Amino acid sequence: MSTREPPVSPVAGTTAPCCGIGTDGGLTAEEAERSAALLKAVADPVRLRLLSAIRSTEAGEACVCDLTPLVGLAQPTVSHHLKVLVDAGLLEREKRGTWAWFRVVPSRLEDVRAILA
Amino acid sequence: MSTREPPVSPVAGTTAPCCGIGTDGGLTAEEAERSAALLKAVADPVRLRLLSAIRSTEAGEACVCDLTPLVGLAQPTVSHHLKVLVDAGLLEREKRGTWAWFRVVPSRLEDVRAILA
DNA sequence: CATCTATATTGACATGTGTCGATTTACCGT
DNA sequence: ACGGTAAATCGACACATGTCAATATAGATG
Repeated sequence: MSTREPPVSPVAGTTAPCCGIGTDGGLTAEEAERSAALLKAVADPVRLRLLSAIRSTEAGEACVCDLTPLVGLAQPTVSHHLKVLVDAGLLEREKRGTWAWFRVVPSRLEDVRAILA
Repeated sequence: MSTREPPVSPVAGTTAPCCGIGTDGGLTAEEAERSAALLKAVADPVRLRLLSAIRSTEAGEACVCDLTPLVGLAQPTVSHHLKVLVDAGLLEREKRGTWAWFRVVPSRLEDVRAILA
C-alpha cells in the first residue's frame, strides 16, 4: 500500500498530520528525571566493573585498595566513582579501621531494572 | 598494592590489609564498555520519556511530529534523541510517506535489564 | 516543476563528566 | 607525640553531551 493516510486517531478528513499521542501512559518529566539520574549512575564502564567486582566477591564486599588496581585507574578516580554509586543508593559504605568497605544494595539494583520493565 | 596479608573480613583484629580481589567474576573492560554504551542510551530523561510514550501508544508506534510537542523540545533535538535510541537498537525506524514511525524493540530493552541481573 | 510539510543533518555553544595530581582527613602502629 | 597508610576532597583540564537555529533532504501535492 503506497498512499497510506496519516494517522488515524482523532479526526479524519482534516489534513491532520499525526495521531496525537495521549499524554496518559507516559512518564512525567520529573519521573523521567529521577529514573535517568539513577540510570546514569550505572551507565559507566568503570562503575559497572566496580559493581560486578564487588558482587562477585566471597564476602560480597571490597575496599578501595582492592578495586583500584582492578580497574587500573588512580585512587581518587575510583573513590569518585564509588561515591557516585553510594549517592545513588547502589552501594553501602562501611568504614572499618583504615579501610572503607563497599557492598551492593540488591534492592536498589532491582529498582534500576524496574525502570525498564 | 599494599602490605601483604590475607583477606579476613570481619574482626579487624589488626594489620589485615585488603582481601585481594579475584579477577574472576568481574566483567572485562570490553564487556563493561559495551554494556555502558547501551545503558547510556537509556540514561537520559528525554529518551526515557520517548520510549515510554511510544510504548504506551495504541499501535505501539509514534512519529516525530507527535513526540516533539510531548517532550517540549525542538524538532532537531527530538530527532537526535531518536537517532541515539535507534543506533542503540532500542527503536526501529520505518518511514511511511513523509512520516517516520518508531517502535520499541522489546528484546533489546530486555538486554538492558539483563545487564543488571 | 514549484511548493509545502516532515524529518534529518550541520555547526555552534554551554554544560556535564571522567580523569589526574596535589592536598587533606582519618586511622593505626610504633 | 610521630610517621605511615587508606581514603576523601579539591582544582584543573580535556572531552563528551544536550540543546538550538539554520540548512538540507525527501516525499507529497497542486
